[in-house]
Amino acid sequence: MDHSFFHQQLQFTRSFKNKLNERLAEAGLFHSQWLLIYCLKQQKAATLVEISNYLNVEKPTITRTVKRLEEQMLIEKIPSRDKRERPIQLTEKGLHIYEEAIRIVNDFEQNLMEEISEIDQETTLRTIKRLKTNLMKEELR
Amino acid sequence: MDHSFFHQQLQFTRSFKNKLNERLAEAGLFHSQWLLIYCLKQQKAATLVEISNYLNVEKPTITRTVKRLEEQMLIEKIPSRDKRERPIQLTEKGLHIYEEAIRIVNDFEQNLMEEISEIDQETTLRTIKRLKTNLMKEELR
DNA sequence: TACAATTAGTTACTTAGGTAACTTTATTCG
DNA sequence: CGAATAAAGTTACCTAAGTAACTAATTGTA
Repeated sequence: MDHSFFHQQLQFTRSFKNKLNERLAEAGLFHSQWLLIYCLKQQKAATLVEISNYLNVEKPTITRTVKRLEEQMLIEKIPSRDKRERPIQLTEKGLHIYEEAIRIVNDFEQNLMEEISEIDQETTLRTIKRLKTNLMKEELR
Repeated sequence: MDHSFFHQQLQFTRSFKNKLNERLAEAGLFHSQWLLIYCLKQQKAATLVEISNYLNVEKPTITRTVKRLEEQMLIEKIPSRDKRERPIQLTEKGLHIYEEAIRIVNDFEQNLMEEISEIDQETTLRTIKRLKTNLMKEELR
């Protein structure tokens, strides 16, 4: 059995995050913070659980990231009828940083995709998604 | 621009590591420890720097993992002419755990690959490798 | 040969993610 | 209605990986 497939996969994502972190430093963000900001931009406002589901990351991780973004005044709490949940949204400053970061990320990802054909991109994406569903099955064994 | 490609990629590797960790718990290993044991099995013996290069992981990370594997008596130091370096190798116990773990990992990876064609696997691996080289170029910008 | 530069490894500190156990608030149902 | 259950967040603690700065040993070189 050849393990290089998954090994390459893991190595790539590790490097990807590192390099993107370097770029995002310009906007004062880490990759994980960017993901949360991106998520809020798509959804306008969201609770921690909604974000957790969207990003597929556990709640405590979201709690920590939210705390930091709040300290940087990039997000703010909004009132809620249900006192258990604490919905948040981007502040003006947060929206501004989003605009800065989206340019960095788009540029970064476009450069990475250089000279990789549409077809290969599609095949790869389809394969990854298939691997993900196979992982879910794995859960039940 | 569609960000889902890289997003899917990151989510997959995160889930992959989590699930594999669950499986490897049976052998008393974490994924990172498994990687190091696998590396030592391929190379017989190696220094931290050699392992670091092989796995493409920074030295301090290797130091920590080595320390834990030593505590579990799965690896041992061997003498070296150069007093700076500390080559290590698998112990008998380590070799035994390797045999147990390789079965778990092979089974896990095979199940994941279920119903994914050879051609798609090849295309995906080629694309990932291409993305990695594009990342390296990115370094120099 | 003596001193500068390099190399191997470690330590301290950071972000990122996970699980388990907890509190507080809502909801369900006997 | 009131007790049990469920849901949203948080806290504490774990592994993993990174950078920066350090020590000790070895090489290179003036």
